[in-house]
Amino acid sequence: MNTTEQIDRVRDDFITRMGVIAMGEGLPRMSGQIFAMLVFEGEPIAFGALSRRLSVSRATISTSIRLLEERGLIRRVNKTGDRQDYFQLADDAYAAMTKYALAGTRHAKAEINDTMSKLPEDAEGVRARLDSFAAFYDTISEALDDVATRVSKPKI
Amino acid sequence: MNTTEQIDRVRDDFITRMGVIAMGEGLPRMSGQIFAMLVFEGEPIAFGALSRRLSVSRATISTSIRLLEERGLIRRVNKTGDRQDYFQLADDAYAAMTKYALAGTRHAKAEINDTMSKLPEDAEGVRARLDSFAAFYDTISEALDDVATRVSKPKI
DNA sequence: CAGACTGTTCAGATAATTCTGAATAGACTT
DNA sequence: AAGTCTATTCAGAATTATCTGAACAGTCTG
Repeated sequence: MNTTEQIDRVRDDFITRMGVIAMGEGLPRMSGQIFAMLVFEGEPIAFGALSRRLSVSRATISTSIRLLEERGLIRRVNKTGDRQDYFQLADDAYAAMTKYALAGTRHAKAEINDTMSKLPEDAEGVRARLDSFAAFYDTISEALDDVATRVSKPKI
Repeated sequence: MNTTEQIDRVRDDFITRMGVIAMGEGLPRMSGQIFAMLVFEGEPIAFGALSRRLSVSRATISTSIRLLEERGLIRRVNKTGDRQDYFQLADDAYAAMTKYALAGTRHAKAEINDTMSKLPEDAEGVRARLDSFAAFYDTISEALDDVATRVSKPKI
């Protein structure tokens, strides 16, 4: 077995695993696999190549790509002399990932706060419990915010 | 409108919202709603009451409960003189929640490391990229670990 | 301009998850 | 022991998410 074959095997395995992990994080499998492919390859990959190498229709690639773009995880680039779109990881993909999670926890906290604001004055017990719950999301949010800055590439 | 009615309304709204948030976090809606109910009420709630107030079959309660128990988010308690099982939030529910997320990020990191270990020596570019990816999960894991300890109730 | 190629959209197919009702087993009461 | 109440399990139903193929619109080439 030569080195290229070995790498191919490892890559396919990696893609499979990342698809599963993506599912665990509430992302569709295919988006996770595309992301994995881009991490692995490093250089821009063509739309058609994604469809071919992940054995999935162009329609699926299109919608999966859109999700990843919306979350700021990947970037669409052009190659002169080629009509196809190419994709690569966004520069700050990991920061974007973190920020998305952060948005989620902040939203949760906001929902809890909103609920609290609707409580009558005398519902002290409930208020205290919701407050603890909100504080939890706040702690998580703080931590994620910290991660986001640590992970961000310093702007030149 | 009296206070009790108002609280009922707020509670139902809270439960609905938390169901949606739970879904966003990869938890089934019903588990999120049960969790929300327990947060809101504070005191132990009976199995039958959950089924009734969430308008869902006992079978669904049973399986949702199991998931929440497995994750250490809730606790089953007995009330003398009542055959039903009662449920309340686990003492360290939020810490358990965090630890579950932590297990996920550590698992992801382990998968990446495992992939790296299979790479041939000369695949330097890939290795470097996977290393960054792993480092990201490591940063998140650290942050979650920190949150877990901060959120844990100090043992007496 | 005609033909080839590209990415997007969307209705419908497929697959996966979630919920239910019925069957079961255990525990308590009388 | 018979009857009641309980929670669990599981096959199938219902719902939801995901994927596909076809139709489309845009862009380039000859």
